[in-house]
Amino acid sequence: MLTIGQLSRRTGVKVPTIRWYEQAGLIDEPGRTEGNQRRYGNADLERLAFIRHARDLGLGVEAIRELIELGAHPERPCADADHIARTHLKNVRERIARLRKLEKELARIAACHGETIGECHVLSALADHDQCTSEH
Amino acid sequence: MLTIGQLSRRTGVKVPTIRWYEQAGLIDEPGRTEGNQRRYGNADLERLAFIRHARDLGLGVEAIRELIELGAHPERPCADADHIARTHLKNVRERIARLRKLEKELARIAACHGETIGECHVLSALADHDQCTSEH
DNA sequence: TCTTGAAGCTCTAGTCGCTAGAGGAATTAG
DNA sequence: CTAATTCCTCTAGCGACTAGAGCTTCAAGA
Repeated sequence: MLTIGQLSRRTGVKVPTIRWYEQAGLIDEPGRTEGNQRRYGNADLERLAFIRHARDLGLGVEAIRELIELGAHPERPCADADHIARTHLKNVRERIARLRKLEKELARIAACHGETIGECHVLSALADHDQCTSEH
Repeated sequence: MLTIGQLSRRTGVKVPTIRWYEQAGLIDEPGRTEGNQRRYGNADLERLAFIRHARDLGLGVEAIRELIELGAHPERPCADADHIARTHLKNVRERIARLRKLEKELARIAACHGETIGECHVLSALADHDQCTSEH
């Protein structure tokens, strides 16, 4: 049996975050001691490691909730879980594409040759979208 | 003189967001009609366009506040504004690097060949960090 | 001049995924 | 038995808006 602090250390999820996951319904309410403290078992450890990993991969809480729900029904088609992962992959790729454009624009902007703000290229570039080389 | 709705249409910033910017101190409190409605001038239009553009480029409100503050003091060294832009560029590059790793990992995970959840690769990959090919 | 409907106003609360702090109770090592 | 540490609940805050309730003002047409 693990205390919440031990669970925290083993999974790398902070204590208040574990309690937050509980109240968000991502992990089951654990048993308690006589003194009302939470005690966790191995199933909780695994569940939390799963959540942690999925969060690290950038999945939202809602997506994780669905995956947990799916995991509880092994007879459902695999395509459902696959779909969630793929949707997320698509999101990530879109975010990368957007950030690449920003990177270009910023790299162009962040190279001022003036001396004082009055002649600063950065501010005028930010003021005037027309100076941009692509849409964003 | 523009109403808040006209200003919104011209800049692409939603009406409640304009009001929020005002209360966050990013734009000055505009004049009002007798009936207490906001009326904006060209300076407001330009300021808002500046904010919109900087937000589109992903700059945070705090950074924008600093840039506005800088813009009000044309004698200050240009390096200050340049620094803000460069710092942000660094952030963007780090985010891109992180997302690239996620993309790889997700692409590997999101390719299940099972039929039902029971044999689904996606869920087990998410449960087990050791299956990952790199840190994240 | 009157009416109508769009657009304006303020205020509060909600979003997401936590994080921080207050104030107190339980546990554990020495 | 004491002292240090960990635990408990509860509330509030972050960033950058967004949504809604309930009301007032404005502008155009009849």
